[in-house]
Amino acid sequence: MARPRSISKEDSLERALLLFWERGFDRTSIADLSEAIGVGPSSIYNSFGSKEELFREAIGRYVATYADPALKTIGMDSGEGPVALVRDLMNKLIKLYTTKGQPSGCAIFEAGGAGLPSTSSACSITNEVKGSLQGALRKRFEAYSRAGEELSASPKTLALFVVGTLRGFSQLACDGATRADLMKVAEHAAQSCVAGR
Amino acid sequence: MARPRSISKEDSLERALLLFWERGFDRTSIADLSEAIGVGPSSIYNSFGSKEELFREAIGRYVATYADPALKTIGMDSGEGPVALVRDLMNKLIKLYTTKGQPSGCAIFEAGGAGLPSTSSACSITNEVKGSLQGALRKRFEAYSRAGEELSASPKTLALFVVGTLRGFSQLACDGATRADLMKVAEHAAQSCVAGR
DNA sequence: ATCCTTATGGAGTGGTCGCTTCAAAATACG
DNA sequence: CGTATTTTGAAGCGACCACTCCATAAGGAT
Repeated sequence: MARPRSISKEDSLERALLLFWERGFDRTSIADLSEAIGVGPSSIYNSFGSKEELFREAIGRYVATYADPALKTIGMDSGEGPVALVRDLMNKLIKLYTTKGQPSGCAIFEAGGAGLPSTSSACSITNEVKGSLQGALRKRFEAYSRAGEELSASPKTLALFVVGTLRGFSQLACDGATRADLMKVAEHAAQSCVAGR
Repeated sequence: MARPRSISKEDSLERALLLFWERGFDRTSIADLSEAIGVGPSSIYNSFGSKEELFREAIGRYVATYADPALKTIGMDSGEGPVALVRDLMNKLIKLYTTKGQPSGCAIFEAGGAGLPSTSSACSITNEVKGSLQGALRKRFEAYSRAGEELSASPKTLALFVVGTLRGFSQLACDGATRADLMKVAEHAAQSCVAGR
């Protein structure tokens, strides 16, 4: 019983996400967002309350829509061992980071990288995702270790290694590294996770 | 036969570098720099011409003063093989990235990360350093390969792997990873560079 | 058709941005 | 001392920042 929105919240978030992903939080202005979404600043503030909250919800959409298919591979035991799991995870994310027609790199790693007040909710969501990624990897490596796999380092170290490598991939993708080159590096990194060979 | 500067150019660059390193190019304003250096904006522009040129020279100082000791290890053949070389390089840079009393992470990777117009001279200097790092690593791996070392991947792939890992280290350091944890990851990454084992 | 609720566009808030202008100040040289 | 040369501080430039106010538009409910 009121005037309807001129654009759905989901569509607004998708357009906002693409801008944040491409240019980062700092370098994306309300005017930019207003133009991309197709509504005035007042509508943005009416819908989301603040730039930070809009960012937070856009990142939520990124996780749910873009990243989750890749991240799910950590939770599912493919039964093919740690090398296959790490390779699969890395290749899926590399594809995400290097798909043409959308921004390069990882929206979480790059968009919030600098420019978010560490006290803000917008910063906390990116840290949550980073932390849960590392935690999930560690648990998976621990499970592999219990299952008798001979890992080449402790589960904690390997989890940090994989997260660090993925962050490197994101940055390299932003600098123009090709998908093929990154996948070769991923194969090497995956192989390195088990002992012997 | 003119009025002397109130602060030397080197001291100005050092103070500017610390700000850029800590907060990045975008989030460091002329007013911040003016206060840190202790002179007015007009003096900054009189000395350096633009914010970008000041950044460029500050990064030059970073390379010469902070990063070069570590990067030199790539050029010198220690005679102890690729694992020792990669470990040495990584450990030296991890130390740089995690030294208390100075900003975390790598000034080149983080400060220019976002916010530099890709046409600017300030952007080109960081790309130069990144490119020369990768090129030097590749040449070193090629030399090892020619010398009979059995590498676990092509020199090109290994060079990209090491650069990517280092960029990951920088980001992890910015997020608070400890020096000890990163060094464990570095040991793993170094070991992975040769075949067998 | 009237009322109620919500979204909208446009104008405008104070603040900060990179950068400039300019007269005064500080030195070396005659 | 005077003069040439360069740096300095202070004030200010237009542009953009995140954000707000408000009258109006656009619907459903009655």
